[in-house]
Amino acid sequence: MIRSLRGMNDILEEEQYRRFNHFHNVACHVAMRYGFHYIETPLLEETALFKRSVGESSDIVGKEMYQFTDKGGNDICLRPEGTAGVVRAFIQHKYDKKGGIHRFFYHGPMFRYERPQKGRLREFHQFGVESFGLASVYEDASLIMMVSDIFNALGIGYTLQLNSLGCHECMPPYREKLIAFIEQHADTICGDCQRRKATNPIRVLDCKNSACQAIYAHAPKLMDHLCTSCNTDFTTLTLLLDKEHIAYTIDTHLVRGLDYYSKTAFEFISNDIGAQSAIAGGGRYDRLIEFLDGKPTPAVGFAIGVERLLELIKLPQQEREGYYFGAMDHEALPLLLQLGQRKRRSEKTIIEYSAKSLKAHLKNADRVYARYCVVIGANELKENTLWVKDLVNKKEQHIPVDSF
RNA sequence: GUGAGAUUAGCUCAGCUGGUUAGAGCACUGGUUUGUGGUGCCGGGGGUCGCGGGUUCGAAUCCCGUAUCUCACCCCA
Repeated sequence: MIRSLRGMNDILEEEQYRRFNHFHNVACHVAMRYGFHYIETPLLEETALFKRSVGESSDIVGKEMYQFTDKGGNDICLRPEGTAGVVRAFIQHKYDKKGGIHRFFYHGPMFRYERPQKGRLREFHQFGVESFGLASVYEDASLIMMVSDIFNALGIGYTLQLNSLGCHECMPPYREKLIAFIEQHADTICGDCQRRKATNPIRVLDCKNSACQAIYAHAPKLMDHLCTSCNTDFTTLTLLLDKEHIAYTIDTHLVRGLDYYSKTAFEFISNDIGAQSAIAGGGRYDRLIEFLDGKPTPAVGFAIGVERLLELIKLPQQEREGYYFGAMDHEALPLLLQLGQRKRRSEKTIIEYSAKSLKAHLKNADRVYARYCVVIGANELKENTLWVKDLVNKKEQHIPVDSF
């Protein structure tokens, strides 16, 4: 038997589809209310795009991309995240030169060659937004409110963590200080952290090793080294969220895994879905557009991990819906299909194509969770009526075929 | 890439220290004497026990390998 690839799932159960659909409806709706437009970019892009945006030091680019050479000899890969493609499209279509504000949202599959576990698949879905042209921290705040709106509408609980990663003014000096600190403790930190020191020193702060955490509690904090502009923005952000009564905790150890983030970084966490607890993450990336040869443009965005969210969504209870049509005599079948077909134009209708007993039809109607069971038997055929039973209030009646 | 646990009917699982026709519940399907479901009764179909080797007179059961799933690390949404 041929199976789907590891970490790649089919969506075929009604329940799963309803969750997916419900999430998309809510998320797209909220995004449009915030003035965002839908954008769709290809699943395949040049590998260089991700190397330059996500960053070669990241695990995503380093070891998780589905990368291959196509028949034309091009080095391409399946997108591991959504931002790079949107930024590429933004620049390619010269929106950077047009100036002004441009806001986009997208959703679709992403691909990362990882070991699957709860809330982590090789083909997974993200919903994300990207906002270009606004340097104001008000936009950062708006995006956080937007995520909050989406989660509230879905009935999902979360905690919000905030941090500032600084900008190209204040980050580099801080990084030097941190490296110096790490070197002082080089003999006591874990092997992973030894490695991180060289590749991405900020990441050590995120280490889950408790011995390391005890050491990093005394590490220099970026929050204390922010430049005036970053500091003011971060304070403003917290005030704006306070006014909206959005609770947050400041986590000075929160870092983003992708190289392009600066200043505001945030992560929405759920405690109910296992170790992969980040259900949304985002932040500002003011320098990315110029890294990809665009005209310097401030930008901020976020992405939501759809699969991680789906099991948290509380769906409204499903109610009986539509019609079930059945006949008790073979001769009634053509009429049955004709009437059922007419009903299909306005209602969900299931038609049984073989004659069965009334009991069997009621059983079928119940199984397909229909609201009404319509049956044509010998009596109905003679009187030119339909027997209709409401499966909820159990009332039944005969309706003339002409007025049905 | 690392570690742990799992894999027996469509689903959830049982199967004792290897022993002969591999079970249950649910689901499916048929019937239930004259036309009433979700909640009665009786019957039926369905499994090369993940796959490949090995040990043995004999393997679902023991050993090795491999694939997949689950959870965790790593990483990230």
